[in-house]
Amino acid sequence: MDEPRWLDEREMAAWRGFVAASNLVARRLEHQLKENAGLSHTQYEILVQLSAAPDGSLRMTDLADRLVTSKSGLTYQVTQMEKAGMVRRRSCPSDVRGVFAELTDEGWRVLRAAAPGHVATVREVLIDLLTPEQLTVLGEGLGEVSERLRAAERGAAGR
Amino acid sequence: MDEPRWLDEREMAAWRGFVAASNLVARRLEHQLKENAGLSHTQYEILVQLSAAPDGSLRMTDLADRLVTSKSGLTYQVTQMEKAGMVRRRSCPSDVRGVFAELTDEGWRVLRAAAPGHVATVREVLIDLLTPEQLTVLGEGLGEVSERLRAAERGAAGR
DNA sequence: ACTCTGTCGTTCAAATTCGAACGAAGGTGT
DNA sequence: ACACCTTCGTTCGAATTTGAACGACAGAGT
Repeated sequence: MDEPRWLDEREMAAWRGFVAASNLVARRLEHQLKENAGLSHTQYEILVQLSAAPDGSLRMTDLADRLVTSKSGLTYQVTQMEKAGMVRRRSCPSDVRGVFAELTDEGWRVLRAAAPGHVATVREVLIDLLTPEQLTVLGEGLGEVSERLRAAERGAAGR
Repeated sequence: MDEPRWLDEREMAAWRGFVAASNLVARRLEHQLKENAGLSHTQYEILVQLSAAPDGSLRMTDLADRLVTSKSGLTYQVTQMEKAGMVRRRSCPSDVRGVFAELTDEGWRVLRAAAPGHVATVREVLIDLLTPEQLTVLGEGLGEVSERLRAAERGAAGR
């Protein structure tokens, strides 16, 4: 194995900051959502993704791709949310194997109730701690990172 | 409840990028470490933190604070790593309740073996995708975020 | 000395996550 | 029609994470 290119000070600071912030922000968010809305962050993200879809429903695989989770993990969460009445399964007309997850009225209600507190926390733990310039750079940089990693996953899987 | 201040386009982009990148990077890292070194990211971080400590050992609580994990989670991981021979528990002389986790020779060996591949992946999934200017902003911004959240945790817990 | 409060690390049950394997069905080429 | 390969969502077992409760001890105040 070749000599690895170790991280210099600047790179190390960026990496440590990224990892630490990831974990800390995730933890805070998890607590706030569980506390104020009885939801996990995963469940909240499911509500958000479904609410953003044209008719409030998405195919399971499609949904699993948008969240960053495994298919089996999504099956589990959707089952939980179905029990709670936030989501309903609907079979796909054009493909017998396919399953749609669809937002129920209760799901919409829960999402509307949870959103304000969630946004406030997002501001508190990240957005309002940064300057507009920092936000711009963050959005561009990490947006690019996300797209590349998503593309890499598709490239490796879809072969 | 007051009118929430929703996120504008710039803020939303930063938030979405941050969350997506967090999850995607975490997943990649987890796979690479498991594949090439048989370690979880948590375990790797334990090795790193211990190796950075003055005498290769840290108190359990201290270690749990540096990683972002619960005390019980750390107990579990240290037990696993102790079975694997990477770490050893040592009781604290000045405090009977206290327990030190200490890196063994095997632990050092595993860390040295895993480090190059880990750094290469860190470059591949984040560092090398960003410009030096972006890295600077990321380090400063997320470093500040981390410090604030750590301070908030201590403030809430240590009251 | 003695009580009171907080801290230390562990144990426990519950929840969540993942990957591999699975049955079923789609889609393609022959 | 027929194999062949892929995709779909689920099921299963194993691993991990968490918070609450616990027993043991430290430290401060009286």
